[in-house]
Amino acid sequence: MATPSHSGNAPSPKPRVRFAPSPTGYLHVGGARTALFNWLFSRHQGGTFLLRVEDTDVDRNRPELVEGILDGLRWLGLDWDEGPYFQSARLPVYRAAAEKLVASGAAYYCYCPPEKYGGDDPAEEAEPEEEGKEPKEAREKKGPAPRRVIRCNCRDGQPASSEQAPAIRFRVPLGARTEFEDVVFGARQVDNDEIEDFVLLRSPKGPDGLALPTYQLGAVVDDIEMRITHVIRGADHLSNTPKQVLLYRALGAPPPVFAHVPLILGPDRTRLSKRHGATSVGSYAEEGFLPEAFRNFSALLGWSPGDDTEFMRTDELVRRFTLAGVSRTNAIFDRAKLEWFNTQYLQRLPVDELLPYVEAELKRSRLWHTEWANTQRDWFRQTVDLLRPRTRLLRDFSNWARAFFSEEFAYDPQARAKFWKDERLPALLAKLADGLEALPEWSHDACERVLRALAEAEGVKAGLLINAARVAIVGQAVAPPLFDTMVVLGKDSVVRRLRRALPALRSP
RNA sequence: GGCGCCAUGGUGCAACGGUUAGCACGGCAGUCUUUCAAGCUGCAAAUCCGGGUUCGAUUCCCGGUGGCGCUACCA
Repeated sequence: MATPSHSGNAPSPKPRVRFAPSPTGYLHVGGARTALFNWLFSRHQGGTFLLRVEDTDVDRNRPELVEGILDGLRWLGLDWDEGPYFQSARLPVYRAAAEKLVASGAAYYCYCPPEKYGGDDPAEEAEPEEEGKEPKEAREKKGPAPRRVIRCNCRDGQPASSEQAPAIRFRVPLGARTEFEDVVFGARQVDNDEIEDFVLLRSPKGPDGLALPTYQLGAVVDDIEMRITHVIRGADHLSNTPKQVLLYRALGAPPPVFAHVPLILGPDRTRLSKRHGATSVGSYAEEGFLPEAFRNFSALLGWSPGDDTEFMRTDELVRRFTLAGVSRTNAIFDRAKLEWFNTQYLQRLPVDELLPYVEAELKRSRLWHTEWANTQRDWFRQTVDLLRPRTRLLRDFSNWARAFFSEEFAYDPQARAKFWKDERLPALLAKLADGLEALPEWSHDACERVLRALAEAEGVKAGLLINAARVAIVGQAVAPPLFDTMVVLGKDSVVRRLRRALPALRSP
């Protein structure tokens, strides 16, 4: 018999990772980026990506938000292989685990009222000497009052005032250290004495006496049961990881690989929140960002492929993503760069990939005509292709480019002010309309010949006519080249629009 | 307050003991032009501070400072 091979030789199983949001808000960009990393990792490794809804906080939980979070993930194209599992449906599992830990001595019942645990800090008790000595802001930044005691008497089997429903706390093994390896942050170790006896199971509330697990218990029990191999999550959980490692041990399960990813901050370097404006991925979808552009952009927040490549379509992201490329530094969310990515995708994507998004945008703004999807598909493609070099967001197709999809549009006041100044214009544009109407064939060059001939005959610069005509035809100063625009709009529409503009042209 | 993490232009990332410290966004200027973008060219802009280690530190160590995180019967 050969000696057992070293475990290093064993083929590593396909990784299983998860994204575990709480339905206490929308899917924000930080959560989305965490989900993206999990997804990229699982796809790169050919593993499994599962979803778990951590909805154990009955007070903050809002079930109606779950669908919005899932929508956000779908919009981003982050498809999951299992779930979503709901922790609220698994409450007995956590209670059983907690009681098992009590039975084994790894946990104990705690009868302390929640607010008393930890005790008060005498230093903080005293009123601040000299009002205003310390700037208010500095005071607020200190956060919650410091805790002095991290052990209570219940730990040693203090007589239970048994009328009170107890919580279950973890009995942190004193006098030892807990170590673990984080793929991103390296080897970590902490003195157990610094870890409080954290709550596993909250004391039952209400007549039904439901005992809810805390995050620590729920996450660990589920990660064990769901055979999670890699926990990829925000670095805000780094400090809590030792507790979970302790839990894994007590539960007799090997800890997974941990990979904590840096946080995403707002422009003011504080954690992203509502204050920073748009922070939900849904708001970016509504604003007209392309999911793939958003994906590309957020993948680069706290990760890099190791070289200077930035524009990476999803397949390339999947191919190049490794945890080794994850950085340890918090990143600031830079909207300007996100917009740049969006313009890149708007311009570089094969047109046909873009059409469904433009269609959705036009439907949203009620400008869509179904013929464009079938009999006039070529026209639609050509128009989108003409427009897209000047678009930054999908919204642009129904905003400034509205006149390409509707006869109802307004003349932009600034465009009028800039290009309709010359008082010869009404007469000139009337002649232009006549000339164009007389054209036997409608083409870019034919239109251009008519306009330039007219300009020469009238002794004006072609630019005068071009710019004025553009405003008359599409209502905007910013638009694609005029003769391409004319071709796409068609002769009837162009002539009609030129003539329709004449009254407005005469009045100031 | 305690414990911890992090630190390259304004922003996102490269350089993982030896480079004129690189790329991109943003900014500025020029160019192109039919408006506006895009594109192209160029410019300004960074190794937080102080000590070590080393022939040599952006890089390794220590201290400081700053930012962030955790310190809940939230997740």
